Amino acid sequence: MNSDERRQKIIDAAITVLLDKGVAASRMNDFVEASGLSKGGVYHHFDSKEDLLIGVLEYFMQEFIVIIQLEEPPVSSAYQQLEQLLHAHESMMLDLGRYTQLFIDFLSQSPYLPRFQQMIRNHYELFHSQLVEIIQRGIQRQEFLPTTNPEAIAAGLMGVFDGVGIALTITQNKIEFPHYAVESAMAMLRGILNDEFR
Amino acid sequence: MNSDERRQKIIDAAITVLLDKGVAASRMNDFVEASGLSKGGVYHHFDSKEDLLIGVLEYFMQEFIVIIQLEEPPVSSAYQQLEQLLHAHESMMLDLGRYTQLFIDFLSQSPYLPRFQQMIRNHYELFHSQLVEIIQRGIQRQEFLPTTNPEAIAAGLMGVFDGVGIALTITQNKIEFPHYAVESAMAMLRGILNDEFR
Amino acid sequence: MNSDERRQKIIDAAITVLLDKGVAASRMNDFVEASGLSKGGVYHHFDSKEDLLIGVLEYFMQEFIVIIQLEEPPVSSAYQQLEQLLHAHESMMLDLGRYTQLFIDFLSQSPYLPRFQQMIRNHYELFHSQLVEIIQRGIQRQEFLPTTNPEAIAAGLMGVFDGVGIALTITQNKIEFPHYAVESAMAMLRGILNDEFR
Amino acid sequence: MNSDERRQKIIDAAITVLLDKGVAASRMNDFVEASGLSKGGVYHHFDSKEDLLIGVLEYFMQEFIVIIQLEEPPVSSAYQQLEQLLHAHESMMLDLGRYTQLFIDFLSQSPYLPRFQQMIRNHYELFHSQLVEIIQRGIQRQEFLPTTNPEAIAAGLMGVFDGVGIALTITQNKIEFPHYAVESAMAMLRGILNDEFR
DNA sequence: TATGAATGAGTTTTCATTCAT
DNA sequence: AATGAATGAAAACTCATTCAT
Repeated sequence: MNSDERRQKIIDAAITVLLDKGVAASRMNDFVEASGLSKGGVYHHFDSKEDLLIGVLEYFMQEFIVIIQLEEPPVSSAYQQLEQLLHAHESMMLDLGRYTQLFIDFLSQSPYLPRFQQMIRNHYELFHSQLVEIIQRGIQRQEFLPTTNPEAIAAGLMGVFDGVGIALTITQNKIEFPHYAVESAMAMLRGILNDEFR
Repeated sequence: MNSDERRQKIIDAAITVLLDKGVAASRMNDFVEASGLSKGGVYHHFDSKEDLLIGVLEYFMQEFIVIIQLEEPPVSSAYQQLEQLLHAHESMMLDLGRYTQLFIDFLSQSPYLPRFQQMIRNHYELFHSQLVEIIQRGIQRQEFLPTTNPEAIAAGLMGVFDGVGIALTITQNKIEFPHYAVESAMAMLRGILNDEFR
Repeated sequence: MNSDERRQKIIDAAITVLLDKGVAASRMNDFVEASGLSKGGVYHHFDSKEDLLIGVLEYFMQEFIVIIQLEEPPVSSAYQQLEQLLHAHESMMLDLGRYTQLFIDFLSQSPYLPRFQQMIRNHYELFHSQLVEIIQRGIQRQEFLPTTNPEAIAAGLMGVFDGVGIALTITQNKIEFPHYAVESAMAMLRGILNDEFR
Repeated sequence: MNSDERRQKIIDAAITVLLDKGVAASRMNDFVEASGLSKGGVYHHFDSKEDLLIGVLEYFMQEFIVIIQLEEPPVSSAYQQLEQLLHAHESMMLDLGRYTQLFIDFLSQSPYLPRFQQMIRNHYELFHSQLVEIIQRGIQRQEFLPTTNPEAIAAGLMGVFDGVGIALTITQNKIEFPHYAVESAMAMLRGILNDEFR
């Protein structure tokens, strides 16, 4: 097993620990045990605990980005493009549903870990600006009402998914919630549709 | 100062610490110093750090509940009632905006602290069921489309606020976001309005 | 309730705590709670925790002494006198069996609490010298073998009771043990009897 | 130094502390200092103070068992076998005399520490049943009176040693006491001897 | 590369005692 | 006499990190 593979093994092991105990309660020892390596072994691959967590976060973001970017190039209709994006997001939630808690955890830690902060902010702003762009195109194409505030709707769409992700960690009604996110996001989109498109 | 007053003083002091450092980075010592009491003094009122955090959370929820319940009795229009609720929620976000990170922190800890979990779950479910009820009334009054899924829209409305709250901790565009939450929530409501009410 | 009565109430309450938790694990708070008074109330009657424990110990010793001294004046036969003493001791064990653990506890603490040490030593030596005297009388009266070492047998008789008391706290066969103590102590006495008295 | 050796070194160091200060007054810090390691170093080998104390107790019992089991296989005479056992016990008391207080301490803690309780109980019952067996053999061989209660005498013999051990911690007459234990235990045995064997 | 014993500053918690009321 | 909030030194334990092997 080469160094990169070993690194990934450690990250995988760390994720199982993080899912089980949460970021705040996970100890370096837990990662070490789960990895099957020794303490020194893990430290050989990651200089510190924060480094390992960054590794996990990077792996997540990259997985997430892959999913989002699997989308085909802009279709003509902004509405349809958004609809596709939302469904892609739903699939991801269903696949990675267990990971929502982890996202929240990282988020919660981020104000005190500048490197987290920056990564998450970049990621958020990238996604937000993509959505803004699509919505603006929809307004130009007169699919959406001219009074639409693209920034607000973009924030709202992202919020629905993040917020429902949170709800997912609170209630036990796990199965329905990803679909609720799409359903209410779709309602939001209908709410900005020009009458002729309804 | 009687015991209840002292308890509240300690909670108040703890909140200033938590807002400054976050849950994960706050030490019992910090709470002690902020309270102006001695270590034993704080422990006299709270059996453990977790106990104090529960106290803070309880205080939050109760403050929050008060705000929600200040709402006047159901007006005839479900749409208008929801609109009022959303605006109340926005005000709260503006007032308590500094507390959002703290909410997220608590949320993040909740899966591993059963007492948190239960409190937050109760709170979530109470709010969710109130929203469902109003939406159902709207459907009966034919304000809302008969195809509307009240559970989904309720989850979506809550999600928008929670999700935008999260965004608030990520980006620096703090001022606009609470309004974005209302704006996109209103779009969602318009998306379920019967045509004759638009 | 006058001061002495209150003092005794506190001691009684302390005993129930000590029996439940043991000396080492009993806290001043436990005594306070059990007493029904406040912290200051207890401290008004006892200057310190050690003082209260001394109070308990004094009460015990005095109870114990009373039992021992209930014995009638020396009968002619040393053997019979010892037999009576042993039976009295057995009754006490049956009555105060639950207290054996407490004795051991105090004993265990005694090397580090000079005042305990002295009280227990005095008590032990008093009892030991009484036994030595009786045994010596038995030797003079030729009831006991002239080779008998009174010091050793006195230590042995006391040891049987203390040792069986210990066993009582270890095993669960609680009922038989006090009788075992008498039975084996009687065997010891028979072992020093002159043949003509057997 | 491997892990087992280090563990034993820590136990040895702890014993010197315990002998000096007693169980109740010994602090983890004392064990740490005596061990020459750091706090974390000791905790690496023992999960808690209780764990370390259990380690000490285990070591004791095992040392003790070794001594008992050094005995040669049953000689024909039950009386002589018991006599040998008592003398072995006496030697142990002389060798380990300093440890008696420690035994009492452990005993004193045992009702509140289930793991202690169980170890001590097992040990007691093992020793007791061995004695019962030998005494029963003596009855069958008509060395001992047929009216002898083996359970009682076994409890008595053990009691003498435990009880005299206690006395040892109370008085200062340290040198004589182990011999007193044998002497009075021998008297007890003579007390159950059949006349023809006296 | 890998091991795992060891470090030690930092953290939570305890608890006998005091003292203003 | 009695209250109980408050003290603060001391206790147990944690855990990211280092380093000799």
